Amino acid sequence: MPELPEVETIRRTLKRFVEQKTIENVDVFWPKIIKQPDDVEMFKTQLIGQTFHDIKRKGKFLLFCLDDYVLVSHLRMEGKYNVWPKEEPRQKHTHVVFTFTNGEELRYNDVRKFGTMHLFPKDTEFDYNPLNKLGPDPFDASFTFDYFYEKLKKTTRYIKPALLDQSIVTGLGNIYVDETLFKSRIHPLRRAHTLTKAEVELVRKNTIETLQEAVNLGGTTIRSYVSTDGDMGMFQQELFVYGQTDEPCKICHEPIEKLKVGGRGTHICPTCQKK
DNA sequence: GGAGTTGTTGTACC
DNA sequence: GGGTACAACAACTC
Repeated sequence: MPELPEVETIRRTLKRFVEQKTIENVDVFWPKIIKQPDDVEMFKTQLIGQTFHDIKRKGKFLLFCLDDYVLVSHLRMEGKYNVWPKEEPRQKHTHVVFTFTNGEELRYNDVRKFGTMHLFPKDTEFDYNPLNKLGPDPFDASFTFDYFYEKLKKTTRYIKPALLDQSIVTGLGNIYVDETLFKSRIHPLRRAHTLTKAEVELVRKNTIETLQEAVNLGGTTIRSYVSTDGDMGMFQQELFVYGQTDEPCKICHEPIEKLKVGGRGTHICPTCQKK
């Protein structure tokens, strides 16, 4: 379940494998993954002959930078990339294959097929869905206290769904929202606009800090999720609340509770996070 | 067979 | 009409 730290880990790993590689052919076995352009044949035509120059990231999106196009990729639940020699048998859930002129292939695998790809002419990618409505990346300088406070001040929603809203800040998913709120000792059912300035700054600081620690550890490995080169992320050892239901809180030893907030499973320590 | 998973879309409501 | 809440949806595993 890649959130920002997992996507960043994938970006760093994958970059080395694709840079300066030229696409000779593209195979799409599950066309629904390709959202832009409408026509999958057009998608292939535009990509063939293009060379990878960089991989960037915004929130949970990977941006593959080519000569004339940018491929915007969201992994959703279980999307994975890997690079193999083309002789290597493809996996059962390989849905998109970019064959390089050097005989290797970049493969997109996705058991649930929830992932999406959008191809845009270079420098137009931020003008369209899905990137045009995104808020700042938490590591971006524009994720300031003033910005964040204003955004939270004018929403009456609970703080948890507000943090999951990618138009406020982009990159947080269920794991890191629960961890950030725990770290900030704020209950997920607090209304966003009731947070004090000090609390907003605390949440902002802890958002950045939690994500940075997770990036440093290569992300979180849960269930079968393994990053591009097979390395396991290690952040799961640092989790205080996510997936820790009934386990003693690492701070106060009270059992961690699970509740539902905005339709999402939510983990809290009832003692550390008072309403 | 229902819950869970992400983010988008549609609908209802105030 | 904007903000909010909720359900449905994509597809699959457990």
